[in-house]
Amino acid sequence: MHSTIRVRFAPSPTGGLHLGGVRTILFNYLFAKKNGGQFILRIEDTDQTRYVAEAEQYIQDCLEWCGLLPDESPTVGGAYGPYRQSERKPMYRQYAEKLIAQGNAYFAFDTPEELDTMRQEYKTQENPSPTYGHETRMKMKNSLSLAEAEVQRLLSEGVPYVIRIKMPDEETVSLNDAIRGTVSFQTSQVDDKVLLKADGMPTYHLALVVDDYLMKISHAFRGEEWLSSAPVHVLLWKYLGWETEMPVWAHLPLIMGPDGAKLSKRHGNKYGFPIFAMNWNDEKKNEFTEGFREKGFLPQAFINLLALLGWNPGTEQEIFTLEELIGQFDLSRVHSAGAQFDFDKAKWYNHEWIKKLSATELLPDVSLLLEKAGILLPSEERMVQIIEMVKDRCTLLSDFEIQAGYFFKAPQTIDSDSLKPKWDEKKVLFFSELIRSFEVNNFWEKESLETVFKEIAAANTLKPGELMLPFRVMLVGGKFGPGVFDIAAFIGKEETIARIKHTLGLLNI
RNA sequence: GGCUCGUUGGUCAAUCGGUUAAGACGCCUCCCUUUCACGGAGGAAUGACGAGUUCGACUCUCGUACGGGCUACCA
Repeated sequence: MHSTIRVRFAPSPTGGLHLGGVRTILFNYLFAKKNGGQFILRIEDTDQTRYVAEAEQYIQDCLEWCGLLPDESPTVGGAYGPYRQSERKPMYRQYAEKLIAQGNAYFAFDTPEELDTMRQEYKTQENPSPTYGHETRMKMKNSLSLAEAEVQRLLSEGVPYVIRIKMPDEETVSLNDAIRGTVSFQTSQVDDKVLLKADGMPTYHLALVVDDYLMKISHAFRGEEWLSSAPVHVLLWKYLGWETEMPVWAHLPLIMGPDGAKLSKRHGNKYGFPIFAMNWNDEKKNEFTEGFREKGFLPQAFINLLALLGWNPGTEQEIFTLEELIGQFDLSRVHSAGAQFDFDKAKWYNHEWIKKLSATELLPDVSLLLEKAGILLPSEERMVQIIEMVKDRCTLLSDFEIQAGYFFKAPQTIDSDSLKPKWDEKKVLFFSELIRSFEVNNFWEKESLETVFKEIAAANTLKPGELMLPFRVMLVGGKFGPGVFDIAAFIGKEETIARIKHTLGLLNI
């Protein structure tokens, strides 16, 4: 039995980190923290040809942004390091060979072409995808079908080979899944998975078991897409003699796209929402994928929405901090059915978080965003005031650019079309008079502006209501934003007058 | 095709045999607001189908249908 709880996630550094990945990390993390255990990150770079250092860095950046930092550094290594699989390469072979010695695995010399041929040859209507397993293995080139001497010859000649697990003919392999209960498989239906590749690197199947054992992993949570290869892993634990230390398994429900299929990059492109935690630039494929962070999501909201996809506390609470999630997370409340991702709801979470956070807490993110938009920032004090005025109107962080932009510079476009239908000479007169009055106004604050505005309106026998919308459009460029007098008071006398004059000019033409 | 997991409103979902089947997102109506939001009140909308067990089934069992996943020297 394991004395301490250790959970791990093993991302493959070949692409971005998508929703499903972060959600799996999150659940691992929550479970570990809730139970006083450790969360480990292992870099699953079993395929060296696809290993990319930037991708590894990217994963770490994502976790840092989300606040889900592992307890032991995957790059530096921890108690059971190294944690990068390529650096562990020498450790795997002995176990594969042990399995061969025990008769649980065998050498296979088939070339990729021969495998292709086999798949073509045995392909039938009833069986469109034949596998390398108990039905076919004796017809292939391996140490089970070949004579001992022939095997030795191939080996000594250095003919490339892989090591495959030998699935028993008729056995039932059951595993106890913490979410699904007992799941059973007939070994005859499972194929002889490759354990050690021709280049000497282990496949996920071998690496997973060896690493989890060596690193004393007590609980293994992963996506449901792994359920069908679970019997291979269970058998490996058994054959290697580590059965008593096998971790507790849990296969997490999949996150689906709007069409009901497993969420993928394709969905993001098709429906226009992010799939990855952060921007991911795949230079090899020349593909760029926008991330939740850059789309304007707060990490708190991102974590929050992910946690509620496939899990819920059974109460009506929907907004959670990471700490609250840790406190309330319970594996038994994780669903077994997949959950469709709904971008509208995701935005709602972000909106809630923007409202929940104080202007001061929002300040760094908003400042950075506005600076990137080329805005020269005022004092922090003024920034906080601005954020306070507009934050309830922002669903995404990026909304601050439009919602607060007019505080820094005159609107680029004025929605004068919405004004034209009701625009007349009386209103022109009113605004001209307003300008004159503002020019001599020494008390530039909200209340006096409103008083002056209403007095002049009354003098011109106009209703203030008819004039406030034009005034607003002049100041912000459209029909949105906080109170007009708040805005006027904030941007100051000269700027207010300039904006009125500018729009008056536009409407004259 | 085989194996396997699943199925409560459009979506996320509560219910762990007895409820008028919660709540949230989205949608609609109204109030608040001389803008847009926020906020408040309300509305439409759900147990895939068929058997069985039971006094009673959304809940348990079986079957059917439908959907997902896997079926690589990728993870």
